[in-house]
Amino acid sequence: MKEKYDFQSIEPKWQQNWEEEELYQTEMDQDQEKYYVLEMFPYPSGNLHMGHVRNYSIGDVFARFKNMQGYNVLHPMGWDAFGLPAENAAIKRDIHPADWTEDNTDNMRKQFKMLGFSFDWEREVATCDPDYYKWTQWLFLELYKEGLAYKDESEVNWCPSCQTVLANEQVVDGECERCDSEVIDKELEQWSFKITEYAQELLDDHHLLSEWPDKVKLMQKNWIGRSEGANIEFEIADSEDSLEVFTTRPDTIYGATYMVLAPEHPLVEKLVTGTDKEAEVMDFVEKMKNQDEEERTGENAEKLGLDTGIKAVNPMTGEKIPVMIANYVLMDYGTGAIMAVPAHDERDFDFAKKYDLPIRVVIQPEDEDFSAADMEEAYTEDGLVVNSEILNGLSVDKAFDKIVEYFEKEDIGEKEVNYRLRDWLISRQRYWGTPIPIIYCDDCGSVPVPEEDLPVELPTDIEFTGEGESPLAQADDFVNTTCPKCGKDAHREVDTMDTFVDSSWYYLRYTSPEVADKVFDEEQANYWMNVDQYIGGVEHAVMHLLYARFFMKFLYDQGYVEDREPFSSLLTQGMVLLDGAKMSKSKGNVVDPMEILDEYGADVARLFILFAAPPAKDLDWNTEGVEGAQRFLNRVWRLTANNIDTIQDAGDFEVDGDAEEKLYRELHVAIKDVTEDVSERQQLNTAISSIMELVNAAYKYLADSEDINAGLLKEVVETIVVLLAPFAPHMTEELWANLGYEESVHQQSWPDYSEDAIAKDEIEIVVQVNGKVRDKVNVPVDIAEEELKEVAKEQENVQRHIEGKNIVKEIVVPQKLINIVAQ
RNA sequence: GCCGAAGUGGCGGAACUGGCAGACGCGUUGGAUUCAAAAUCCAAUGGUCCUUGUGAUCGUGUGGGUUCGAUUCCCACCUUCGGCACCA
Repeated sequence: MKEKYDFQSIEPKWQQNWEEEELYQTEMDQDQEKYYVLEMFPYPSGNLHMGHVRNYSIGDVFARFKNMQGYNVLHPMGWDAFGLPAENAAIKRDIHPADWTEDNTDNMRKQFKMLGFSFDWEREVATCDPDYYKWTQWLFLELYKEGLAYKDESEVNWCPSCQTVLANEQVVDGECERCDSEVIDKELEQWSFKITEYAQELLDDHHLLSEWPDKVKLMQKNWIGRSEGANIEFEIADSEDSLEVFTTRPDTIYGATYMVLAPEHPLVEKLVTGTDKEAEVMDFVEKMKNQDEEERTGENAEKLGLDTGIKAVNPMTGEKIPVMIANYVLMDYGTGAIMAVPAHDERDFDFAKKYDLPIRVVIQPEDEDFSAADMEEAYTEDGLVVNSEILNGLSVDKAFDKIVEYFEKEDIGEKEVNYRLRDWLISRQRYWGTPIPIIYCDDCGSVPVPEEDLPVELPTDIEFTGEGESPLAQADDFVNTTCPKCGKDAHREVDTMDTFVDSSWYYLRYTSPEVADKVFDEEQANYWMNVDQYIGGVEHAVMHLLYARFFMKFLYDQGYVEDREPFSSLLTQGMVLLDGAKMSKSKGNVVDPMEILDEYGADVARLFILFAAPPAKDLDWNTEGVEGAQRFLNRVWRLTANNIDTIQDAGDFEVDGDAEEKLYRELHVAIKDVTEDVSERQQLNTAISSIMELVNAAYKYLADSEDINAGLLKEVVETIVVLLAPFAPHMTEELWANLGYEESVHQQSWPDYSEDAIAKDEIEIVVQVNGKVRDKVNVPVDIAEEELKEVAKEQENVQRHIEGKNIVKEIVVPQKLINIVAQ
C-alpha cells in the first residue's frame, strides 16, 4: 500500500468503476423496502458552488447509509433547467438558451461526478426537455379541467427589468426577488392556479409533517395566514345598497364609528355618482390607484383617506356613521371594506386621529376605565366588553360567539374565514419556460390544446432582444394555428409558465422518467413515494415547498397518487459562509469547489463540509479545518496501511484484558453513535467525531499494547472503513480493496452493535456534595444504592465537605451520580 | 411593530430525557523523530487563587426564579440572525 491517500489517482478510478458497475442504478423491487433520498435539484447556472456541495454531500451520506442498511435507495438527480438566466445569456451573448443550458448541465454533471455522489444518472430529468414539459403542460390541463387553472384580468406585480409578472411570493419588500428592481402594478390577462382552494388542507396537513422543521411549517402557516372572523352587512343610509365587511373582531361592533372602502371597491363609484362629492372622490380614487405597491403598503406608507359623504348604519347601534375611502384598505383581501373600530385597532386608531373621527371604547381590562379622549394607542388586548348593550360584561371570546350567533339569527352576517394566501399567478412573459397549452379562438374563446397534440414545443428560431412582450409572440409559425374545436384560424398563448410549476412535480417523474405515454407510472410512483428525506435550502420554505405540496394534493384528489404529502421528512441546510459573510460573486469572497477538489480531493471536501457544522446550521468555510479533515483521512489511511500485514493474517479473536476490552467497547459505542447520529438525529458532524474517537482509540491501543490482538484490530479497522464509507466514499473503497475484498464497500451491510459489548462491569459514579463534584468512584455496575452511599461517604474529599454537617438527603441517579445534601 | 430561532474556551462546535460543561476538530505550547525542516507520533491547553491537591473558586449573553442539582425549565431584559409587515 502507498504511504498516503493519493486522491488524484484513486478518486477518478473509483468514479469510473462505479459507473461501469452501475453501482447506483436502482430498480423497483416490491420485496425490498425502499428509501427515497432527494435533494432539491439545481438550476444549471454552469458551476457548482459550495452550497451545492453541502446540499448533495448531506444527501449522499443518507443515501449510502440507507443502502448499506439494506434499503432499496432511490437517489436521483436532474435540472431545474428553465428560467431567466438562460434568456439573459441569449440576449447578452447571442447564444441560444437551449445551448447555454445544455453546456451548463454538461459541465455540472461532470462536476457532480467528480464529487462522487451516488446518483442514479439513468433517471436524470431536465425540465426543459419536451419529454418532461409535455407532462407539465398535461398537468396544467388537468388543473384546467378541474377549474383550478383560470385566466383573469387583474393587477399584477410587474418587474420592468425582467419584463415579466411575478407571483406574490417573488416580490420582496416591493422589489423583484431576482433583480431587486422596483415592482410596479400592471393590468394584464394572466393565468393562475387556484392554490387558495387548498389553503385549509395545506394548513391542516402540517400535522402529517412531524419530520419537518417547525420553522418551515410556521413560515407556511404565516404565509397562508388563516384568520377567523365574520362577514357583516351594513346598510347604506337612504339607499337600497348595503356594504359587506370582513372583521376578525365582531365583538367590537358597537365601537365601529366609521367604515372604510378600498379605493377600487366597486360600490364607490356607484354610491357617489350624482352626489356633490363625486368629482372629489373619483379624483382621489384615481390618485390612490396610481400609487405604486411600495407607496401604498410599504414600510413608511402613509394612510390617506377621504370622506365620501355617504353614511352607513351600524346594525347594532343604529347610528349613521361616515363611509370613508382610504389606501390602507386593500381590495383583494376580505371584502375590500372594513368597519373601523379605532379604539381597538391600531390602524383605525391612527387614521381616526389623523382625520378626527370619533373613537368609542368597547373593551376594557377588568379593573381599569378608559376614556377615548385620553387614549394614545389602540387597546388590542383581552378584556371585558363595555358600552355594547347585549355584549356588556362578556369576555372577548364569549362576545365573539354571542354576536356571531346574533348576526346569523338576524341574517345580517355570518362566521367567515379568510386567508392571506393568494392564487398562484403562473404566466410569465418569457421564452425559456414551459409554453402554456392554450389556444385562443375568436368563436370558442380559450381552448385547451388536446392531449394528443402535446407537447406544445418551444420554437427555436427566436431573436432575443430583451424588449417588448413575450418573445414567443414574434414566432408566427408558433402563434398561428387552428382552433382544436372548430378548426378556424386561431392563435396560441404566448406566455410560458413560472418555473416553480416545473419543479412542483419532478420528484414524481424521477420514479419513472422513461415512460412516454403517462405523466408517471403509477405503480412506480406508489412504490417509491413519498420522498423519505428531502434536503434543500430554507429559502424554498414558502414557495417551492408550498407549490409542490399543492400539486401532490391535487394529484391525490385526482387519484394519481396514494399520498397527500410529497416529502415525509425535510432537512433545510444552512448556508455556507466565508468569514461570517454569505459567499457571493459581487463581494468576491467565493471559494470555488473545483479548486478545493484540485487541492484536496472530493473526500476531504465532503468530510470537512459535513464535520464543520450540523447540517441545519450555517457553516463558516475555513481552510485550516479542511486541512484537519485531510489529516484525519490520512490518519485512517495510515492506520490501515501500517497494519495491513497484521490484519490480513488475522483470524477469529477473543477479547482479553483491559486494553482489549476497552477498545472493543469503543468499537461498539462508535457503531451505536454513528448509526443514531445519522439515522435519528441527523447530526453528521457528531457522527464523524465518533469515528474520529474510534480511530484515536485504535492508535492508543496500538501505542500502549505490546501484544496486538490481530483479530480485534482487523475488526476495528474494517469497521472504521465501513462506518466512514458514506462520508468518504472513494478512500474507503480503496482501503476496502486493499483489505482484500472484491465487493464494493458501499455494498457492505451497516454494522450492528452489541449492547453487551458496550456494557461495563465497573462504572465511574460522580459524587457531589451539595451539587458540587467532590470525587468520582469506580463501583460495580450493579452496586446497591445503600452500598454506593456508603462508598461515596468514605471518600476523603467527600468527608472533608460533610464533616460536622447533617446529611439531609442523598440523591442517587442510577449509573451516573450521587448527590449528598449536607447542612 | 408582530412572529420565530440562536447566544457555550482564542476559533468551529459537543453535552440526546434537569445530573461530571467544553466531546471531536482547528489553533497554541511542550516533547519525540530528523543534520535540519515538512510530515508524523505523544502530551498539555476556560479564567483566577493558593498550601500544586484526590485542592478551592468563578464560568454557557445579562438579571432574577424553580430545584438537592440548570447550558437544559420559568420570568424579564440585551444582542444577532430569519420570516412577515397596513391582510381588518
